[in-house]
Amino acid sequence: MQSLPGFRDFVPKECAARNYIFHRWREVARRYGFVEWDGPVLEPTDLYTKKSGPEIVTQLFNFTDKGEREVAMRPELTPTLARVVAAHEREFKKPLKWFSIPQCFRYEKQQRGRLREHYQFNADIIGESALEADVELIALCVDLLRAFGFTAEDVVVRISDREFWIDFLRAQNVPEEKWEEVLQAIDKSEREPREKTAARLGSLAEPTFKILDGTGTSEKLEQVVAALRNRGLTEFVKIDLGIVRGLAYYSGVVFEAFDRGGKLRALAGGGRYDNLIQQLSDGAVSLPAIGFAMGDVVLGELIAEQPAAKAKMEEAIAAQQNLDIYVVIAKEERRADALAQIQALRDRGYRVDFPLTPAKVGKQFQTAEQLGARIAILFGDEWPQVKLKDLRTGEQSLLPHEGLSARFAALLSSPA
RNA sequence: GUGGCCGUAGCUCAAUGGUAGAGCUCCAGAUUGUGAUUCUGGCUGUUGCGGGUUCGAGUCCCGUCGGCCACCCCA
Repeated sequence: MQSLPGFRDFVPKECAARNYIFHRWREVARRYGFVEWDGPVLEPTDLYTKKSGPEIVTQLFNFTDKGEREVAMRPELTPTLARVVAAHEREFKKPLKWFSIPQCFRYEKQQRGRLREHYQFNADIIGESALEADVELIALCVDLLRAFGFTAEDVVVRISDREFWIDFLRAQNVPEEKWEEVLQAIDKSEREPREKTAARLGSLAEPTFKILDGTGTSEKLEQVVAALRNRGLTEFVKIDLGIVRGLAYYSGVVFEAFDRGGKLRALAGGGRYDNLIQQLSDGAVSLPAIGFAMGDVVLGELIAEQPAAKAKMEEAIAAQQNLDIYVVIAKEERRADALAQIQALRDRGYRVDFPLTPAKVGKQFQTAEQLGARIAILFGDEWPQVKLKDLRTGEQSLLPHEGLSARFAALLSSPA
């Protein structure tokens, strides 16, 4: 039996990598004053069709439950967020700064960087229409990437504005029902031959390419960049009007993060969606909002490919997993005494392990080494003394078994 | 969902249509209770699965499942 296509097993190594990513996400989000929330993994299918139309069902992990309800594994968190915010809107002071790390699902053929299941960091600012919110969120996105050890050499956040294009379409007298089609064409323009895009755009091709080829910008985007300059983050961002994003509900600033090498899929993406909460709450609540998401799969791939980021992760994982103490039981008749000491040390919060069954001393030291223990305590003929060995220096000393904790505090607090 | 390429040990990969192998990992040893290196020995395969062609298939053909890539879609 193997796992279902597009689903992952997390053996300890992968689980540690995943948790490292989660830890960094949480750390940086809290640094920015965001609070964590979550919602159900399973939602009524309607929640998604309402926002995206019936075609979305082909992309969903959906089924009929035993109560004849049409349900779907969440493909994203934003509809749930809109529902929750609409329901509890009056309970919170605005603006809301919320983040979450949901596992999301999609029924699609998998490829590299795109599975049927992934974890997706989401951050949203709700109830603030000022551009400062856009800047704060883009800064968060940059700082999340920095937290993994990436520099402006490794990643870039490309920032655009849908409002710019809407103004453009109005100026060109394009009927509103064609806007979405044009935006889609612009979104695809980078990935397909120019002739194909030109065919999609028709008479709009010339003015559109002029904007995309030139240093297209807007006053709003310049303000965003200026504000990021105050934070010292401009080298990570670039105004790029070719970014439109596929979703129809984006209403203002949109942005996407990529690896500079351009080998991977987008690391993160988001934008302003000022009308979505109103739409999803059937008009009950209207709040401006901006949010973005960063997935764990592509991010993990980039970390693995970037030596500095990889080293940083491995160091963090080692610090998290290493043992403080490995107890070597050299004489089985000391096992009971060793277990008493092990329990006492664990009660004090030390990470302690020992051989569950009799084993040769050499093997026990090897295990201690492999588990990353700082200190070995040997229980054997020296009793009632025990032998202490610092596994980094090889230094050994003999101590009475009583009252060892003070000694450990000193040993373990010394720099690695 | 469509098309192309691929599928051999836990991992990375060999094997002209003719007896399925190597390295790494893992496990066990190398005279009494100390981590590395080294040395010795050992384990694991219905060659993804099912059919077919052939005296004979890991190898050729068909199907299926899985993976990768490009579309589609992108939350």
